[in-house]
Amino acid sequence: MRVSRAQATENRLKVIDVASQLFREHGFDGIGLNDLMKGAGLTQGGFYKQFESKEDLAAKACARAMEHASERWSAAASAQPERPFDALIDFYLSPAHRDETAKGCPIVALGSDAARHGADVKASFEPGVKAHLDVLDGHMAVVDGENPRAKSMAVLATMVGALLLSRSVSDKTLSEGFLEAAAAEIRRAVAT
Amino acid sequence: MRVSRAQATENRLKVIDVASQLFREHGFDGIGLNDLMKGAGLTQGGFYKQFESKEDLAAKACARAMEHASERWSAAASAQPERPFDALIDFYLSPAHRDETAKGCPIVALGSDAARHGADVKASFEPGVKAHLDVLDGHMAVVDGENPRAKSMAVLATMVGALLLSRSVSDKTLSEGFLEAAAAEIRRAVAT
DNA sequence: ATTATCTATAGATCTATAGATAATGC
DNA sequence: ATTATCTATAGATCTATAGATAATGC
Repeated sequence: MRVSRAQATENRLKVIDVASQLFREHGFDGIGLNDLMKGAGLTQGGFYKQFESKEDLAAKACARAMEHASERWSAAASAQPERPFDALIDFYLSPAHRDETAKGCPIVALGSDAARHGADVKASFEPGVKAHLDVLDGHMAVVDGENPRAKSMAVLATMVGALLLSRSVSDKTLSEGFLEAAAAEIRRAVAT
Repeated sequence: MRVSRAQATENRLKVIDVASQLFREHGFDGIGLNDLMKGAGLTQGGFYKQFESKEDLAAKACARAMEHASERWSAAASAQPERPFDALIDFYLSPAHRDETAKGCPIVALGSDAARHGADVKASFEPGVKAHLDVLDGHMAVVDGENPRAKSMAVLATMVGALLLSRSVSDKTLSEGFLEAAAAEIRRAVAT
């Protein structure tokens, strides 16, 4: 039954990884410890030897989801250094992203859950949000030596809102309309 | 124990109203039937004589929240017909709105929950979203005879995203930064 | 007589804990 | 000997149902 220390560490990471996906898919209150542990190939009994509480796992899973998201966001922008916003738009405001909640943006999937939950979860959210903004800042054209942060915040808000809206309606035309309208507006906003 | 038919109808509406607030505050899975009925001054046992299931109440509560929100949204814009966007910004992108989840925008509070839930909930969401867009359309300056709908979608996305982001971080400066940045960007976007 | 609401409860599921089991690591 | 994971279970809570109670409405 006991496994090597290296395997134990790997298992712990697996639980966090699986939880980061299942929480995004079902919400913090929409999935239980039994299913979370089963998803990692373990049984429920071991949970409290690995984590302090479900809330503790929520915070760690949230942080992990955010790290992944920030990396993906940064990579997308860097992949096309001459058209970073087009690259971000293509990946973030796509029907594929809309349809893949479990692996998609945690801000949209868990934002309102995070707002309701404790300080730990929120604290694990914040660095990821800032990392997203830093990437935008780095690609924003600077006019009049002005700080680009405000513009970055508006761009991120537009993207996040469009994805949330596109997921919350069933009319496909309306759903894709939000993605396309946001894309057009962002292109206009960041044009030099 | 039995009450008049008028009172019974009122009680049923009270349950829906209370649920529309408690769901926004705690999420669909964050509050049980016991607390929902208690919030309306009733006991849990009567629930299934009033509603088919918890999901049924979720759909009805969602629809109710959306009706209220659309009315408030429309009223804000109409109150200042010469500066409708300033009026919408003042009310929607305010710290007061951010701090009042239970009575605030259901798109932000329940959007990701709605995305996860059944067709009934989504169907109750959609008309409200469209009503929000219609109000924006009506106040949008028409350029080149172009359809204003795309611009309305982008404006709504920016507002929704900014409120969601402002609720999901604990840093107050960052939180209000999202509200202000979105306000500035929207003013720029709708300027003729 | 009808019916709106109540009390009581079934059965499932949820978080959390206790202690057994068996493989690692000294 | 230590410890990572397992089985088993406690106790709370959740959705849903059954049947009692008492006031309305015919």
